Amino acid sequence: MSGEDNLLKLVEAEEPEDHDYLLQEQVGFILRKAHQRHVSIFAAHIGDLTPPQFAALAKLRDVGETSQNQLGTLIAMDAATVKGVIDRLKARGLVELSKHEVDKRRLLVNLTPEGRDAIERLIPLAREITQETLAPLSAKEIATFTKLLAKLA
Amino acid sequence: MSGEDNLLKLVEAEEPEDHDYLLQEQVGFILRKAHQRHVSIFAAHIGDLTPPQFAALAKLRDVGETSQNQLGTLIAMDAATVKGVIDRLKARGLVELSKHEVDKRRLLVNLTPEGRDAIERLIPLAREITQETLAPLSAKEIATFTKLLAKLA
DNA sequence: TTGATATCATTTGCATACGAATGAGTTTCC
DNA sequence: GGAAACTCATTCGTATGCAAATGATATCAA
Repeated sequence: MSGEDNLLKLVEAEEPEDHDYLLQEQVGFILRKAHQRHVSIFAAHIGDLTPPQFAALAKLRDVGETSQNQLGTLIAMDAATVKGVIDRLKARGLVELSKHEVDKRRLLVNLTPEGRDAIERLIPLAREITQETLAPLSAKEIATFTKLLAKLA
Repeated sequence: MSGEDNLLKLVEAEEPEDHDYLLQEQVGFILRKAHQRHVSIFAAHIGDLTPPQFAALAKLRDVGETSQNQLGTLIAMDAATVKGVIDRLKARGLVELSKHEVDKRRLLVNLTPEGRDAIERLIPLAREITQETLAPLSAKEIATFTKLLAKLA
């Protein structure tokens, strides 16, 4: 069979290196690429806000006023990262900060009216982003994929 | 039916906000968390190299000497990003740079002997990283997930 | 009550990640 | 042959992302 012959030729070709470790097949590498693709789709739909900034606004809409740290926990950002995100949202007038009356360590974050308007306006676009990200999959595949991805996250 | 009554109560409860957009359910958000988890697992196994740095070394092992840009394409990094990664690998003596004789625009990158030793030594650890990342899934689920993830990436 | 411990926030330092602009070299094509 | 278009690399600016160190405040427990 010439097919097998060709296979042998390929395997034995050139250098004696065994490339049985293939970067393109490792979850971490594919995960990074899938994430990149999603961020790119996000940017195409929502140009003036990053995914983390959007996440902060969306979560504040869900839970209302919270401490900066607590918000970070809810959107999976460490303290240093969430600070930068909130600083930039505050500079744009989308969130406002205040000190917790009782626990003086806490910095409370809340949506401004502009922030609330923004997130309500953006949510329909976010639905499109999710759809476009999942567009390569069928409805059944989407259900399966989402379930398995959630297990990994 | 008390089930329906409870449902109505939930829907009508408190504030008139409809939170039918749930951040935690959006692919982008879960993708970001899954990626974070993988990076964390990677760091626990390979502390002195980042996933992008590892990817660069692993790909150089596969393809041998290439231009910096071409390498970037192979590991999904834009020109600006790959430059930083290669700079740091060069500073540590894991790769070496040279000018392309014919096309003077190109900067050729290759593994040094130290770089080759390093990547050969790290590949077994990388296999463990892949395994641990996928540990929450069964063998069948891993096959399904990997296939679907690849479609998205 | 006070001393150890824990939590919240900030800062610094380093490493991706990417858009945009720039400069140098190469290819295309008329 | 030469101008236009393209490619490779670098630089700048901005935005995550995280470890580690620090300071302020709170909580717990002896």
